[in-house]
Amino acid sequence: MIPDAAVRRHPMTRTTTWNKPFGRDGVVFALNALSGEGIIPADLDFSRITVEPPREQGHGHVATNAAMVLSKQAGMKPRDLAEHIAARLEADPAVANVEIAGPGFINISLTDEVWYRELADVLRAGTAYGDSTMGQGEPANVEFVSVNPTGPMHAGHGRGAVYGDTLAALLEKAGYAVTREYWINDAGAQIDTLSRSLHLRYREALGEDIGEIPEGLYPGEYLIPSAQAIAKADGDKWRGLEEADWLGSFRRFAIDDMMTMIRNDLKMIDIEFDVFTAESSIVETGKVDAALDFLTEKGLIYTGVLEPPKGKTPEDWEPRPQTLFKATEYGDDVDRPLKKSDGSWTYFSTDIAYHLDKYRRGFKTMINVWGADHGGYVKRMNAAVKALTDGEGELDVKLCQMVNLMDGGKQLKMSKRAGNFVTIRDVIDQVGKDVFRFIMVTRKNDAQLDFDLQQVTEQSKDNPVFYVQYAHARVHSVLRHATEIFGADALTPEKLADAPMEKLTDSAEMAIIMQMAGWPRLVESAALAHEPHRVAFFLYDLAAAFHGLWNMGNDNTDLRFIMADDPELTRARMALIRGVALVIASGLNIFGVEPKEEMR
RNA sequence: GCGCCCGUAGCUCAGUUGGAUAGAGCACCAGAUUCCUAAUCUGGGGGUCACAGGUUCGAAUCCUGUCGGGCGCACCA
Repeated sequence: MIPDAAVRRHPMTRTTTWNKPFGRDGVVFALNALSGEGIIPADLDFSRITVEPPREQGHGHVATNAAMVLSKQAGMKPRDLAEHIAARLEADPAVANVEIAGPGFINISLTDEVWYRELADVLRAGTAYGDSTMGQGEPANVEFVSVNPTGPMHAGHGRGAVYGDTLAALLEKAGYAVTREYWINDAGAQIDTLSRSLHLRYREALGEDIGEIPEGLYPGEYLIPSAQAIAKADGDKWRGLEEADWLGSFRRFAIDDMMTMIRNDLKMIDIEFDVFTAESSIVETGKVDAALDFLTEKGLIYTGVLEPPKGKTPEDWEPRPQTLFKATEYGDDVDRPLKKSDGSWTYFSTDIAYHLDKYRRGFKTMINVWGADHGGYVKRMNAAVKALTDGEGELDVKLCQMVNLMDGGKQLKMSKRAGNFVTIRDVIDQVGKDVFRFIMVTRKNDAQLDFDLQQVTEQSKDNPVFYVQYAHARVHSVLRHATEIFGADALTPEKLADAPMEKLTDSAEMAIIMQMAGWPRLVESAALAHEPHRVAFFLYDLAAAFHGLWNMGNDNTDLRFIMADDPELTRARMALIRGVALVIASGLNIFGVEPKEEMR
């Protein structure tokens, strides 16, 4: 890896610009030195410079494209510029070796000390390792789940729920001030249907024979407990009345009970919200009128007639004048209606008001997690946010694809109509919270996800949850074992952070330190991209590296973690694997998955 | 017909937001292994990154078009 001579040439006591192995500081420092000497111009644009681990081993620990990116600005050939930068970098005590390669890449190898120091940092930081200040405390709003309160959550909803909650946690780790928000659609016609369904169940609870549930009402049995509760509390006081006299009350009953049910479902997977915003409250406080007045003042609302969609004209299509928002001015394909034919607001209108409300509450960064079937709605919402915030607000709509629920390779058919859909509760009861949460973020949000109830509970390599948790548990098993031999005092967190890391000389050991050192970088890039699945892959890879190291001890007893006759070496190795466990725990914390210390 | 998402090894998917020779897990093939610290391990084959152009030092990644798959398409939420 790195020759010993290099280590001795740059003792750790010397100051260095490489505070973090994968930081840009060292390269920027070298560039500033060059401009100070007049070799390159002073005010170059460094923004496109990257300092990152190269894909290929043998290209050093970190590579920078600085010479290629700056060559035009500096008026030098990439390779010539690279020579200058390389010479500067070689003077950095943290740098062991510099090479110029290809069109002008600068490949840098850092001294072992840099990596040892990073491992010590991991041990001192604990699971806070990887915490970033990138977000600078900026408020970010993550709106997710937002299931209509018309029934229990089914398994598919769970994906958006976990995705949103995990993304929120990831953003928190990256330094944003995150608000988790639930939008309750309690103002639409669906709720009337729910209310009527509940009333029917109520009559049933009073002893009436209601027969089949009529078409158009919700047939699910989840309304029965609510109905019975009303019957018990109020007797038959709602029975003989006109619909107008009970509809509103039953709406409230129904929404309250459904939301309680949904909250309980979410609690099963440890999801809690900071804010619930009800559509009805937005309407009743006049925010819809206010938002649309605002758009009217900007000249973005007019009355017009839309073209029918080509190729697929609805049968009852009739051209009629509508109140429209000029969505086309902000990138949408057509202007969008704000009022229904009966004069009431469309869902889009209340959503406009809602997003203006969010923005005025201080959220420039807004993330909405929706089901993929709402994809057709994204453009208009983006257009609305742009119009409402003069381009200041940033809305990112993340669409979650379907979950393909399976059992032993066989697909489970779900039909909401037939009432036999699998609820989130059923699945959690079967596989547990941790498995559910982890698996739900093992795929990109916009890719379909297979969820096999049998496979995810297997205790084997095929099961990523097990594989990662097992690595963590295995570390703790070894630590327990080592404690029996050397005593707890020898292995305190402080002792491990001060362990003689220089005893870690095997290339596999060094490689795993470097892998851990990539964690802060990964947190930032995953947060920036709003892609928590990257965390899952990182953890899987780290676990694999650790299991690999373990297995090396099978063939070569010198590489076992516990060396009973060498307390110092053992201490260094305990530091190493403790570091692995901490990084894994740090990642699992984002997922809301418990890092187990024993698998039993 | 239009819009959005997707197309990477036989299968399921990664790919550090434009970097160097495109990776992993299953499956397949060939070896090792009944020991130890805990749920086997090591190696190998396998690719025109759907296709065709373009942008530049450099493209799986960005732009355009074609083909194929999913979702959506006035007033539902």
